[in-house]
Amino acid sequence: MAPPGVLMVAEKPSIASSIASVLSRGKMSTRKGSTEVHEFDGTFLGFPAYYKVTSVIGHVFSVDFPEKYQNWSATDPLDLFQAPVRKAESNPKAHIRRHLSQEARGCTHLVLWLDCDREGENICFEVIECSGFHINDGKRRIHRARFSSVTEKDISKAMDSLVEPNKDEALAVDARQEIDLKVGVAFTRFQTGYFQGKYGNLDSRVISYGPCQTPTLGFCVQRYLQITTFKPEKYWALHPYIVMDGYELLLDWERHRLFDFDVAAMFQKLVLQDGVLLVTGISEEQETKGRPQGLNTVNLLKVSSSALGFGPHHAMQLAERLYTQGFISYPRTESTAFPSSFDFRSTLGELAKVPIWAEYVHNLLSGGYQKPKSGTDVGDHPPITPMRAASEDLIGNDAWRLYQYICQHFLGTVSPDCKFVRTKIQFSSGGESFHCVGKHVRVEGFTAIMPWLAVSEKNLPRFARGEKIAMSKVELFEGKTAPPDYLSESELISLMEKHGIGTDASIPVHINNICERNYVQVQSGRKLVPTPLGITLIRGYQCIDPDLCLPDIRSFIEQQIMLVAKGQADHSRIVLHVLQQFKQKFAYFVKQIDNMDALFEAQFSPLADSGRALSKCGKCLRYMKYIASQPSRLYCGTCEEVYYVPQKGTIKLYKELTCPLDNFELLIFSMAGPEGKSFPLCPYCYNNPPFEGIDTLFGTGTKAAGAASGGKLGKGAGMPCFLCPHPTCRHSVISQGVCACPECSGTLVLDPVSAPKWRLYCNMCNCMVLLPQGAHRISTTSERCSDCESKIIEVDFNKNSTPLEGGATLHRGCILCDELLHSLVEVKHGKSFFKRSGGARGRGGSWRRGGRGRGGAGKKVDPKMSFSEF
DNA sequence: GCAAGGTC
Repeated sequence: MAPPGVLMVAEKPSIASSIASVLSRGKMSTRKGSTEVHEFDGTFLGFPAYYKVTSVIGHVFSVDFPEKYQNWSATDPLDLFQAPVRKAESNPKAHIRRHLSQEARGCTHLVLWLDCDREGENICFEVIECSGFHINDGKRRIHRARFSSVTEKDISKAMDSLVEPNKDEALAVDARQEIDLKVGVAFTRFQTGYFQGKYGNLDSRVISYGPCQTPTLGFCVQRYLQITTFKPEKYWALHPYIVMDGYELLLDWERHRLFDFDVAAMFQKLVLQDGVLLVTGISEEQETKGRPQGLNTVNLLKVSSSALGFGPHHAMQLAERLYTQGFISYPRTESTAFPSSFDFRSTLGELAKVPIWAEYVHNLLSGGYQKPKSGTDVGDHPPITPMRAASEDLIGNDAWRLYQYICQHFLGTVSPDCKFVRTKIQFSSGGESFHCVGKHVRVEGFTAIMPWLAVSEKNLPRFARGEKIAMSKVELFEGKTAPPDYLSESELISLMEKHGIGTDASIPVHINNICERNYVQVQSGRKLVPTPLGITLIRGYQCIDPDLCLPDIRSFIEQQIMLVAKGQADHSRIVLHVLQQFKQKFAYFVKQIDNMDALFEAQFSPLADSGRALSKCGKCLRYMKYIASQPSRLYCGTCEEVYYVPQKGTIKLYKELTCPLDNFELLIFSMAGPEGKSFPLCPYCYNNPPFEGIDTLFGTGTKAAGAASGGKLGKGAGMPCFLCPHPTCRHSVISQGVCACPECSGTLVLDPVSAPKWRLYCNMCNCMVLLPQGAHRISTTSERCSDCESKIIEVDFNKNSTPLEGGATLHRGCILCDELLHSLVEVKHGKSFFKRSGGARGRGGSWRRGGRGRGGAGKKVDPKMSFSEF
């Protein structure tokens, strides 16, 4: 009988690989799957066993509303609070569920090696669900490995003390997911709909709200308000100078500064009358500036922003790459303490291979390096450390600068503390006290490798207690208090960490979000300056319900779900309770929205005053206004209707033609770039597709949208004319479609404004076909090819370049079956547009004529005609 | 078109 199978699952592929190599002592075989599977023989619970170690890639599932709640206009956001929620695979293409279910087959033990935090505990249960194991199943057992680092010692220890997964912690995460979803989506949909329907220049496609992102924005706006409401005040300070050993020394006043001129002037007079300074005290103290603790993510992000000029998002991308290339350890960690088993010597040995630190490392190794300071160990991952020697050539400039910092920080942690002597001399004159401070470094310590943290040397002349020194002058310095600067990104990260907003992995995402939503802008020195939109939003929350933008909103949720995690409260009761409170807040917010709107009115222009006239409304026959700022749309002031148009391109009136269905004037939309295709659309049909069964709408995130645009086109359930099956309109796909796309199930449509570089493009994918260039006119006809059913096109060649005999210019034919036309067309497709036909234009072996095509050939009304046997 | 949390 085969030994029992033991399936082990980690949170990410790298951990699975480490665990497998430890347990198999490097003797495993690895095969590819959705994620890698490492297999080996061993013993489990004292019996021979066959091991399979694999991983998920973070959460397997994410939570969302069912389909019927997805329509923004048909759902009242208030209903979302009671709506059911569904879990669906976060990344369906990765097929993690299938992978786990397949690998679990035949296994009698499941060992969960997910990260030892709340999220990891939640993923445990996702894995259990996918694998078909059940808690309390006597035959197929579930085990949880608790480990604090991926080292041989910790892995073996975890194997010897397997426990059960903690359902309460997992339920706490379920609770958070549901609360975040419902609160975030309800507020976001409501305020987006409300303000976007009223103002034309908000410049954000979506006006989002979230229990992390909004307090994050709140911090930036709070600082902005401190600056704008700041009232500078004059102050005065005494600045006595002495000249010693040939240079001038300024002394500090014990009172620092005073805000009353008369009083300050009086003190100046007293000191002037005295005229000399008496040395009243000399103190010398040995001071220590401690070496840093291990580097965690948040500190790396702060340094990246303030010293390297990298935004958190960019810094994490760089770190991620350094990690996957094996140059640094796992970059997402909260811990600053090293595990006791950490091998400092081998890390130092690796760093000795980097020429710029070779000498420093050798000195450390020979002189005895220090044990790092204790720090905090959250039990997730060790601090971020270098793993392998790198060079600038190997990893590129930005990554190198980050890597350098990580190395310097690591060397700092194992270097001696910096020691210096601080000398303070105290003086008195006219009853007032003054002092000056000198610093002398005795041991450079870690500051040698982190020179920006060095203590600056300040030498003082020698003084003797009781000595009287003449003043060279006593200034009455006049200053003005100054407002603080805008919040720096690094300060924001500190505030977020302090208030528990986001996690090491999500802090960069929240900062990125408030930038992308146009709530703040990053200015030079990585200062965060809120935009009018960001300021107005926060001021709005402040006047309706300040809780909505305070950091406490996150801690409230956190504290509630903690009760679930600790088993002190029931999951569904907590969710119900928290959502009830937020629902009340939401209802109040909706009721009071006028107060926020008053602020918007003062800052933004109404839709009716925005934009330029473009296209006549088919209902009232008056011109609508085109609002170019995102999301671009048309607004009919008479009907008070908004019509969204495709985003990120240019839009123009299309020859004053109108849609036969609704009388709206047609527009022509051109996508950006030299190869960007152009197509007509009716504003009404684009927003309200008139035909049922149009399942591949454009600009909705569906197949046609993604592929055809090569990117997101934004809002509006789009049906441009190239998807319209109207049987007689000359712009529909029935009239303009030529033949089936060779690449997908779409149709190649004539681009009506592509002259003189005439072309067809696919209405579903990126495929494009170049037609005879330089022709005066190319149009479709109502005839079809008798061989392949493609639409016959008519070409009016240029007189000077016509390929026709006798200088004739007019030619009709099928682009596939007509020899002349066929030789003049060329397929380009995808973003790379590589040529499919061999070499020169024409006669590519891949285009064959005749025969029956696939996809809809023969169906007379189906516009997808054959591109036979392509 | 929406949140926040994993990870790629």
